[in-house]
Amino acid sequence: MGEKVAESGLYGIGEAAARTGASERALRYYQELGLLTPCARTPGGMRRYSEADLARVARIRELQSLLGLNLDEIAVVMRSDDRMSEIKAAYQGTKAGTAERAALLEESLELQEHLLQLVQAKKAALEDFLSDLEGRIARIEELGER
Amino acid sequence: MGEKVAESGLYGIGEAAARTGASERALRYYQELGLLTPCARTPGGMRRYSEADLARVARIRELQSLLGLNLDEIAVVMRSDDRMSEIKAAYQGTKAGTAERAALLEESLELQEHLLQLVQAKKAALEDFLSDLEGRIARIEELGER
DNA sequence: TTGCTCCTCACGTCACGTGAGGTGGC
DNA sequence: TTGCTCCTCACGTCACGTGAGGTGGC
Repeated sequence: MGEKVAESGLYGIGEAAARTGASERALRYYQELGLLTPCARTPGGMRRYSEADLARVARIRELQSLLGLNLDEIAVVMRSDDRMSEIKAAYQGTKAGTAERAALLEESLELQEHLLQLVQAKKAALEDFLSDLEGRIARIEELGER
Repeated sequence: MGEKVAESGLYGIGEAAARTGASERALRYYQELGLLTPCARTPGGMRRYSEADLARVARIRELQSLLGLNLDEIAVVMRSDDRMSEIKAAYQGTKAGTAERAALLEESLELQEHLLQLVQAKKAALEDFLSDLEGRIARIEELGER
């Protein structure tokens, strides 16, 4: 029940939407922007999403809702993530371009550290909001007791 | 320098925008929706914002960026906040409607506790994201060292 | 054949951004 | 009078929401 995986291990857009919390429209829009291309289509033209595609959607949504990035900024982060995967995959392959590789690593590191600054700022702001909120609740409870 | 307060203690829309980080357009839009009415206008029709108005803007922006509420939802929270201020102000006044007052307090308490759930969920998600991010950074640094 | 899911336009919406053209007060 | 800030339309934009009308596979 609620499992439409078939034996291919791939999901239709409806299941992909349900599993990620994104709407079908959102998934099509991400594709339109080149953020997320489903790994396959059926002969009839239907999109098929892999487990890796779903993880990509989850990443997009996190960057959106937790950090407040727009889709252009998210595209930059995703491209950097993809570069890192390439580098890791090519690591035991050809050793060509070690200087380029170092530059890409440096670039990626700076981006991730920029994200780190953002997350920490958000976290601090959230903690301030939280203690303020707890104070509000305490004061309401006081007013209720007398 | 950068201080356009005049002796009235009120701010023009430009200063209000600069101090809150909102755009002038956003301030006018909040007013259009009834979320924030500047406390006064000059005879010439220019908006004047008080310190309390600025605090209101800050509250709107926090509910937006930290909790991801939309402006309709924010209006509900603000109206609840306003009710609380009324109750506090009227507390040493007439004792009329103690039952109503209790109902309002209960309603407000539920809303704030709902916000609390939201904040705590956000905080947990942010902490997960943070540790994931730290892991990514560590792995990039490893790749760089060898 | 009947449902159900999926497809592609295409217009609507929310929260503003961005000029266009004009007024106001030091 | 000259700048600068502010005013009100009003159209544009981003990230989708929401039908309209049609196809596809169990």
